[in-house]
Amino acid sequence: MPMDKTYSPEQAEARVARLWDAAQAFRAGANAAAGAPPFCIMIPPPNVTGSLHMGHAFNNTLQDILTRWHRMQGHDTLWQPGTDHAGIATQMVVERELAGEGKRRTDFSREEFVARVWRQKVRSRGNIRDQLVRLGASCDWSREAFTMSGAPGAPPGEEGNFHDAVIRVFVELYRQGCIYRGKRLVNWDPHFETAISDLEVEQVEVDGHLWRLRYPLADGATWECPVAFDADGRPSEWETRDHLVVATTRPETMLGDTAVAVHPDDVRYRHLIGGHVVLPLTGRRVPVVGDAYADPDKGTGAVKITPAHDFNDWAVGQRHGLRAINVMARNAAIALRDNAGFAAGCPAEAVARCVEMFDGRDRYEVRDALVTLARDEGWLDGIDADRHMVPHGDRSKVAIEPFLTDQWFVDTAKIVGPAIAAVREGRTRILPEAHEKTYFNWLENIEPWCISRQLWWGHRIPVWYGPDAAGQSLASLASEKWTNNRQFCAQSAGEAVREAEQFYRRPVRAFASFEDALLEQFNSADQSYVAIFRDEDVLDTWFSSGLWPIGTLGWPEDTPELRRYFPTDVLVTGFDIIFFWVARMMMMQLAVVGKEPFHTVYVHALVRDEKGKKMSKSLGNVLDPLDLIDEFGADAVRFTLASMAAMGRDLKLSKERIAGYRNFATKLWNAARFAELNGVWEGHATAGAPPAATAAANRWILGEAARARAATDAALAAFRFNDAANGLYAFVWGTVCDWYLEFAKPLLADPATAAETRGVMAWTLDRCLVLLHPFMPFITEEIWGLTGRREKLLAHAGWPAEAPEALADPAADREMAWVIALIEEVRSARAQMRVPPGLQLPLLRLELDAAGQAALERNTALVQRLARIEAVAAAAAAPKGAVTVAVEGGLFALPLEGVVDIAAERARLARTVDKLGRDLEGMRGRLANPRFIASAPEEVVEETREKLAQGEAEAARLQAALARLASAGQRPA
RNA sequence: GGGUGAUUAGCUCAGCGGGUAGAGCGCCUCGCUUACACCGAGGAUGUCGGCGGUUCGAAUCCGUCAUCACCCA
Repeated sequence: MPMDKTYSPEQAEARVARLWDAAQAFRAGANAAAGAPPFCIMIPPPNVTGSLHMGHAFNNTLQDILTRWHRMQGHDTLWQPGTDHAGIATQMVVERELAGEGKRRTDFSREEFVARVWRQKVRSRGNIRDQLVRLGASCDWSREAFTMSGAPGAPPGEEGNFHDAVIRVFVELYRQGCIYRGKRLVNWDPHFETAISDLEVEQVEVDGHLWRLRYPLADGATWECPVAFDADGRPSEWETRDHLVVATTRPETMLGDTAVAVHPDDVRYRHLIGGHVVLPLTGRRVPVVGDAYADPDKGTGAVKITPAHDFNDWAVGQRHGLRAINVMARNAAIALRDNAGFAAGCPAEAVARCVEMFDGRDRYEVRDALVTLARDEGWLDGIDADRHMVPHGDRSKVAIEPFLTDQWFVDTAKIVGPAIAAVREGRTRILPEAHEKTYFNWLENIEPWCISRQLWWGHRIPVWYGPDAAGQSLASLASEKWTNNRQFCAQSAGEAVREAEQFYRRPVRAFASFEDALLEQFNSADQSYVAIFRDEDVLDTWFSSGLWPIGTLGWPEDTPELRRYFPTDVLVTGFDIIFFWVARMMMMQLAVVGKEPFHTVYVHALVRDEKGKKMSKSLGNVLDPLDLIDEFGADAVRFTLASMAAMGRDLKLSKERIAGYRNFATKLWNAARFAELNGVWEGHATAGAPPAATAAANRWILGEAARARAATDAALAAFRFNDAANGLYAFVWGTVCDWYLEFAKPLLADPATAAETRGVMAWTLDRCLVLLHPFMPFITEEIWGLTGRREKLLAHAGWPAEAPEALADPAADREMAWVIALIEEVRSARAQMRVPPGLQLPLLRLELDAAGQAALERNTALVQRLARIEAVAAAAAAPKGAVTVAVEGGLFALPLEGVVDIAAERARLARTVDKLGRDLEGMRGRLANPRFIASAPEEVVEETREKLAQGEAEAARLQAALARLASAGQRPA
């Protein structure tokens, strides 16, 4: 089938994708040679409901390049794809959809809601996958994994055992004492009404206020407050006060205050430590404590302490044995009614008044109401504007609340050691190296990881609770249903029951929830069993994606894939999830199977817009990779990303750049077409070794191709994708198309060299296709299929490995370098002298050494064609009005009487001589310096000498030409 | 406040196991030479952020300052 005049990506890409699919070209182990080493990459699983953005396109392009490169080398390759169930994000999608129908999650049972999320999951599954297919990602789609596969309620088609793996790891870590449940402050998202980990919190700077509140001293005490100071900073004037002024950004939390803190060294306040204040409104009597957390320079230097609603205050509370009073509900409304903790220690009428005014109202409403009240009652000291950081949920975008609840934690300190050691000792390396510091810094200061989430969508925590003793009634546990109970952690309800029966020595029944258990006890006469009920929380999504490497390979089953591909090789990921994911995978894999999950982590940078701004929906500067693929073709998008992937540097993406690489694809297409038009592909079959060649140009290009392969391999081995891409661009366009194909034109016209040139050209273009394939898989596969006889897909074609020296011919290299230089000199002279492009000129050889003679003789046809020379002739001297052309070892002239402007030629020569002169000056200076000769390496000195000699010879020839020109006198142009 | 990285041609960036600068785009001139105008040929453009230091020699190594990013408080 002849090649079309133009390449159309949309048709070719679809055709090629079908070809790969039909051949199952990307199955694990496809194209593996016998005994080949394995190569495995785990895709960073995108959110199942998400869609492909530029970051994904970049990330997956790099993974695909590595994967295809290894697969072509015959390695046993697996690129494992899949998606993540993304707890909060996915639940949010479904809740939003429900809201559209005027419904809420709580209108459904948990099972109904989860079933609905599964339907959503099944609907969106193909989305990301199709997009990755469009990008050309050569994942083994038959192995597509999901972090919730096999979970209870999973519909047909969602089988798998990822759920088993997650539960099993929880149980094991629980038994090892690495997972515990505890009441402590967590970051609480009042929108989703769930705890989130500190990594899911974003600090946002907001304009707020610092409210100053007056807290009266207890027992009618007064103190002398300094109000003026002398030059030495000593107080000079005092004022008698009966209160302390505290400054706060969140006045509503005063309902839960249990102390006021001042700095122990603060002269203004330190004598008050040990005293008490009586809180306005609640009437609670709380101590004044001395704690270095109080910053004398911030606010008034006295700070209210609310241990249940602030992380720093919690720490102060721990140090001073303060109570923590929770005054909020899960939705961040103030909750005072029936709040025993709140009521304790407050006069009954104050409690009643607070309940009346604030209970059930939103935190911000209460803040306003409270400030108004403080003003009216005279205990508002003042208001200052204050810009400060407020934590926000990264999904909900609402201000998070530190909130006192029972949550599950991984005691990360217990499992972090091996993860640090693995990188420290080089078993896993992180590229670029700078990120190792980030990794260490985080792991060495690691905090417990809160892994429970109050969501419905996710892996439910495999813990059942029961009474402390068999006789205890369920109802008596009601208020404490989540705490202080006996825990049974097991792989399944059945196992939990067996464990519980051993403990209670009575029959046990397991229930899905406390309410279910209670209901059953009310409704049934049978009271002979002990009821246990399951924890209702689910696990943080990252807990399950932390098991991605082993989970996708079938663990805990001992599968052949697990044995073959684990530990995996490379992880390619963005720097933004080093903590979220990379560090946790390291910790978890090491804790569970005792091995590092990968030996290399390649961390890539961010794709930004052309002005360097982060792409974001709100800024409207998002480039959709699918749009770009539609416009320029997947190959152009991929090549652009690869060529810009310099390590550790963000890339600014612009359409012009992509268009440039689209042009590159077109160039490749046209080169193949040129070959076709010249019969190059007739009878061609894929060959490993190049055909024998005699012509210097043919011998030269074989060496160039071998060097290009070596350079590509070296760059990819070092993860220098940009070097690999740019090197291939230069080779294919700059060397093959610009020079070799042009040289080939006269060679093809000569019966003596036509046949070998066809062979060499076919081999060379094959080589281009092979080397470019990991970067531009579609167009290369398409051309491959249209040319020659192919036994294998290009995706499975052998990746060459010969040493460049095996194919390179140094003599041919020197000869062609000389020929190219001559052609460039002639072209430059012609263009600068404004010789009409179509005009054929004779080239006069004035002087030429033996090497030059030989080179010229063998390549006359090439020089003639490319430099537009009608004939080469020897001449003793340049005729009048000739332009001089100097090359290594020789001097030529272009007779241009009547065409050339002598003054212009003199100026041109003078410019050249000038520039050369400056270079020579530098070299002479260095060689004249005895310390240079003494200290510099010998090769450098020798090289400088050679360059100087060569340059001086050329300068001399040019000087002579210049002199001749001067003596020739002025001739009108 | 702590940390990390950046500052090279008009723009975007390579080059950083030291030997006096490169690419792409853009710009200027010319050209429909039978692969390609998504092209070809030629050309212009840089005290490599400032100041010190090490060295025979620094864009490259070490200080320091400035500006800009990002991360963690």
